[in-house]
Amino acid sequence: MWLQVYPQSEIPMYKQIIDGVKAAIAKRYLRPGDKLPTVRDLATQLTMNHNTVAKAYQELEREGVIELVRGRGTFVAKNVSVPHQLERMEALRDAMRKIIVEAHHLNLSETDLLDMFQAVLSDWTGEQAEVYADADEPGGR
Amino acid sequence: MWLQVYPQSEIPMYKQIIDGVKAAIAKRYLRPGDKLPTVRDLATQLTMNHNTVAKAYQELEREGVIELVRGRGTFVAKNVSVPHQLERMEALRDAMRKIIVEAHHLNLSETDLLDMFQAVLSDWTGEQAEVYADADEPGGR
Amino acid sequence: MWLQVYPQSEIPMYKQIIDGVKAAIAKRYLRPGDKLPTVRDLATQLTMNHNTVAKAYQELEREGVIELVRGRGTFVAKNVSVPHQLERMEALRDAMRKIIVEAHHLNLSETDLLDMFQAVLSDWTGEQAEVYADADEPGGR
Amino acid sequence: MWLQVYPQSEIPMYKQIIDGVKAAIAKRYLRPGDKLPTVRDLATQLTMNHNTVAKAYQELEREGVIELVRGRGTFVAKNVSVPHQLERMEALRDAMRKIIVEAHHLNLSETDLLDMFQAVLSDWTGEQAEVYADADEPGGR
DNA sequence: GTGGTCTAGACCACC
DNA sequence: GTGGTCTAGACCACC
Repeated sequence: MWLQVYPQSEIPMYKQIIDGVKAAIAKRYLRPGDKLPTVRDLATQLTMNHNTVAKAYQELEREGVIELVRGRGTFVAKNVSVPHQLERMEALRDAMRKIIVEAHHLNLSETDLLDMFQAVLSDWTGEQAEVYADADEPGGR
Repeated sequence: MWLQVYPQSEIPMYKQIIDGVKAAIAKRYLRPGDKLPTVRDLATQLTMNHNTVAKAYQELEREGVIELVRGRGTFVAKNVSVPHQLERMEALRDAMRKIIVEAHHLNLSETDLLDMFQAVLSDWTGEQAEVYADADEPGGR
Repeated sequence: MWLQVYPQSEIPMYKQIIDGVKAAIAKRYLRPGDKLPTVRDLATQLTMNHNTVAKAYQELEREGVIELVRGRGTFVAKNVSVPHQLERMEALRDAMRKIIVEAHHLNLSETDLLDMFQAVLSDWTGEQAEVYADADEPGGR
Repeated sequence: MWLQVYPQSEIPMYKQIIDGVKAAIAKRYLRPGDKLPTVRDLATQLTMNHNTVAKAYQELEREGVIELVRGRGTFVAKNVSVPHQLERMEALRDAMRKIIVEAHHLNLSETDLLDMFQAVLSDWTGEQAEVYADADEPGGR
């Protein structure tokens, strides 16, 4: 399953779904135009209520990540116009500042932190490459 | 005031205090051994309930960032050991992964992202240097 | 094609058809007595289920906009009487009130709003005039 | 009660709440900084489930109309920065076009339509003036 | 006391 | 079959 949700986490389940779908798209496991599971199927797979999945899907649609088509299903959005681009860039910087502060408290030097970030990034890119290869190879996925 | 709290933010106020204190320490505005305002003073300054400040201080102590000394007050810890080092490193990596996913959805390339991170980091280091200078100059702060 | 339908819109497709047919009549692209495409033809052109088109046609007939003649086809009504005149006038006023409230939230003054309404109205009348001219010219569709 | 909701309407109740709150603000019955009823109080008053009110309030907050302050309550927003200004202006024009088409089908002339719009607008402004007077007079409201 | 999340289950509009 | 809305009621975090 490409989506893991932990009910006992302090992050609400519907937010975990949002993050998980975004991550799956970023890793190209889901691609523009792909069909997502129906609200009720995903709810069954994750053993949760369908309202929780619906809430996540509605938020994802509001953010322009997916499209809900009445009576047909849910699809990864094709148009990549990004709403609230500027706010989101600023939020990204904010998240980076929090990381920097935490790194300081863990006694990491600037170099340590940059190395760590690059390591996480190339791990991530590596995983993404695998998925990409899987999906492209003959008979893949 | 070195600490700003926004009641209408979606981030709980006690967490804003925690983040703010950590940032102040990381920027060396507060240094090991410095005395923090009392719970009630800080609550008055921030116009909030003292229970909220108390909760933040308790959490900061639990993380080893500050020390509550009965009858004397609250002080920035002289950091000997960092508790939960491994969990916190993993949480740091997790936060980085979230940033990477969000950067992808904003159509940033890997290079863009690395540049951005370095820019935020050197801005931050710049600010820190200023504070450091301020604090060192005679009659500083 | 004089009728555009967006499946991913939040407005149901059958309502988009209703609105589109009404707009085409108001703009005199379709005139009293004109034949409309059959349910199945229109469904094919718009790549949708014929039940959806049928539902739109039934509603349009109920409103007295078109006439279904068994075995002959569907025609734009030669409007003799408008059913539900009073309810529809009241619904019109309601729609106007919603516009007024939204205009307020967009910080538009009364004058701005009236100007905007007049501008939209004369744009619309302008388009209508063009269609009218097209339809009248020799060989004109 | 300044807010009426009709359960049997085809408009979902949570949307009726959204429209009602916006109308109350536009009519200055509710003013920036005013406290709204709590989620649960309003639900009781309207004899509906608190989740329905919560959904409406969350949407209103997302639109920047109100502010939800944790543990304290819900308030009419003070900052009037309007998000999605351009889209909302375009949606307004769209709503106007629908009105124009419907007016045509009701055999209203352009002049009739403009008169009607102005009449609705001045009625509305009249009501607003009354509320305004009520709220300002000594011991008012 | 305040809003937020979630479930189990119902009913509905649309395709 | 698809998503959307709503209820009754539980539990939770925050202030």
